[in-house]
Amino acid sequence: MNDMSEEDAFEAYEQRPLSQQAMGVSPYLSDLNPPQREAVETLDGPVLLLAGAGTGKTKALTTRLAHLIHTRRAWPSQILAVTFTNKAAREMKNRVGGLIGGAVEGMPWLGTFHSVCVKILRRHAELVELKSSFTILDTDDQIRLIKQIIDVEGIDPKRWPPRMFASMLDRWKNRAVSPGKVPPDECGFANGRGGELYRIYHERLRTLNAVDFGDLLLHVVTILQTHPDVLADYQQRFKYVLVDEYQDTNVAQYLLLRLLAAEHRNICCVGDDDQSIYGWRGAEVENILRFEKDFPDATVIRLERNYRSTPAILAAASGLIAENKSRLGKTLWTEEPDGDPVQIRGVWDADEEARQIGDDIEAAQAKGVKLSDMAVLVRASFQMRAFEERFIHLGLPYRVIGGPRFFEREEIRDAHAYLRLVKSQDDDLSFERICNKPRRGLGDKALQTLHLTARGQSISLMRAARLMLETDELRPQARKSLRGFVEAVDRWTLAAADIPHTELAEMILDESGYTEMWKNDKSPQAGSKLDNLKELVQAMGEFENLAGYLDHVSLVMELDQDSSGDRVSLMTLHAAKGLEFPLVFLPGWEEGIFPSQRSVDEKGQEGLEEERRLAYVGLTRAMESARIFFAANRQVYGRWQNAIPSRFIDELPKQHIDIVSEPGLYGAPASNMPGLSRFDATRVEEDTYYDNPGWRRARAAKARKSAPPPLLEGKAELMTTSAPDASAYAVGERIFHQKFGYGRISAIEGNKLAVDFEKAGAKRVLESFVEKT
DNA sequence: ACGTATGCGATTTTT
DNA sequence: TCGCATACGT
Repeated sequence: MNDMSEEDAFEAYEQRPLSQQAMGVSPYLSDLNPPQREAVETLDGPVLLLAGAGTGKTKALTTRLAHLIHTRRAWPSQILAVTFTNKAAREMKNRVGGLIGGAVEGMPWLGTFHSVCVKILRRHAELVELKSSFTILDTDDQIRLIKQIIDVEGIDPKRWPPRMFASMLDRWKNRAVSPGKVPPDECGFANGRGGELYRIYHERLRTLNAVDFGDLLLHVVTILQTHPDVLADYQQRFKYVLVDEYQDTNVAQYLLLRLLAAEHRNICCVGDDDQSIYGWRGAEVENILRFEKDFPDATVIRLERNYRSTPAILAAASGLIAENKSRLGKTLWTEEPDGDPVQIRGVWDADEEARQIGDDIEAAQAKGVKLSDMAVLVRASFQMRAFEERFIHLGLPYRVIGGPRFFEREEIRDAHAYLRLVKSQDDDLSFERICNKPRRGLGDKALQTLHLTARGQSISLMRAARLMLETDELRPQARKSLRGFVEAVDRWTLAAADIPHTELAEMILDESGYTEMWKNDKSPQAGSKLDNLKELVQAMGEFENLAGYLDHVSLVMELDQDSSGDRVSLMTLHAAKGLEFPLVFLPGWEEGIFPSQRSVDEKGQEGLEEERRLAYVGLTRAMESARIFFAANRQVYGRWQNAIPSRFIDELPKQHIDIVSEPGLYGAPASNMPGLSRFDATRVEEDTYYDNPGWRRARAAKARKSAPPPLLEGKAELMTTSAPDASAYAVGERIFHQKFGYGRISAIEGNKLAVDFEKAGAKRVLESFVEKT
């Protein structure tokens, strides 16, 4: 880490450019509005800052930090500033740095909840029976560990899935429930063995000298609760505490904050109850209410002036969120001119939705709007496919935000397992993961024997392996390859002391045969896996040493996304929180999709309100224009279903929305039909469909691709599948596909091509998705 | 040890 | 419906 001592930090600060020093006492205060300024200047005592969407929250927050340092209320190292994501922490670091000129490097306690806790836990690990070198397990490791335990305990994994237990663990840890303290009525797992399994799991982690994500918080809370001296030390250290996205905190995080801030009581929590969308992850909006109870003298400041969106968008969003019962209440306002109403558009189905949005994007682009100024925000990732297909078809550059992450890929995790095993040979989970990958003839049987010995003597698998080399319990074949493996690990361990860690990684990947394994693999993904391994070595190069790198990847699961190029963004509503775009598309506003059926089923009114907040988040991402779509038909689990427009559409204030549909699509123009947004495909007479040019067009366009939605049966002549026109391509021809790259056509069937792609292997793709090279 | 059969489930996701 | 994960057979 780039810790700087306090002295260094201040030196850097004093040596900041003269231009900044010359600007007067607090130049940064001048461009704040009154409540923002209050948020910055109310430094003493508890502060609850309710910051609506787009109200300059980050600005207030970073300025507050800068002000604390600038006025010398606190040394940078006396400020605790926590965020939820690495991205937010990074942004805060940069912005504070911009304000005070680099001294922020000396803010050692600005980071995510988890990174701050790792830091504390490494210092006091022994207080919870860990060594300070503990490793951090990610979800995947955690599941594998639980599987093992369930197996050993003789529990049927079909009736009691490991994932289910993992989520129970999660819920307990979010609430700071430690192993001995599980309420009896929550022990239902495996016929009442839930609490017992928690204890076993916890014990297993301790012997592995490992923690899971939840433990990072829970252990620190435990330490602070049971060691008054340690607690006092941190309480005195942190003169000021600042929390971002406070509405997302869970109970454990709340307890942690309350403990740490108890001495100076200078705690500032920033949040927005209307943007609380992570309840399913343990976040408790109630923490906002509890704050006012725990700190009755808290100053409550509201940021309500919005600098992002037009009045029309704000009005629509405000009208919607006003339907929620449980909220503190805020009224966003703006001085911007009115702007276009929020557009609502009904379409035939998801393909038509994608087609229209694609067309809209192209039209906007033609008018000079940058692609990077547009975003499509979906409720769930399965909705993305239609858009990706459409964008590829149109040749529209797009970027998916979120999605599968680099460090979670199989090959990367395998490489990490090798590295971790070399760093700490007793890392059983890593041993197990890669001891037979690539295949070395160490099958289930050999591993079972190792496990038996290891468990019997309470030693690690690696140590057990060494013992087995001296006995004849293993078959000669297995023993030979085990010897080879153990010797290789020893060799790498030795080498680790002499050579740079990147070279070590290359050496391991090479000598273990891991790279070779993927080179010999002819599956489509093998190529990209090899690429990823190269990228991994490159990423390692950015770190001082192996330990630093491994620690980083365990907490920062993402690689900085390539933000180059002008592209449309495609992401879930959750991923969109905190972002803004001039033009925002909101597809799939249908009952069951949004609000999601499952949320409503599982959490009732509360779930519905969270969905509504999600809709609010979506709308408030838009700066100039928001367009909501809903489809009359949607394929759910392969079946066509009629869809009803989302209740959220009804809840939008009529004077700020504009219902647009293809001419004649729904008969009369929207303005003549009060309550039109409630129209529902099932109520429209069939005749309307057949006689309606709009529908016919939509239908003809989609006829090529898939089975017809309901209500169209009996009109087969319009639904001829893949017209047998001669293909524009020939077998053997080289083509290009946006998603799969270059390839050669091996067969043609109607409008589908079988292609051998150079990178992605054999695939069947639609002719319309490829282009000649 | 590797391939096929079969069944199940299917939101949101950070660390 | 489709993709996956586990289970069984060669």
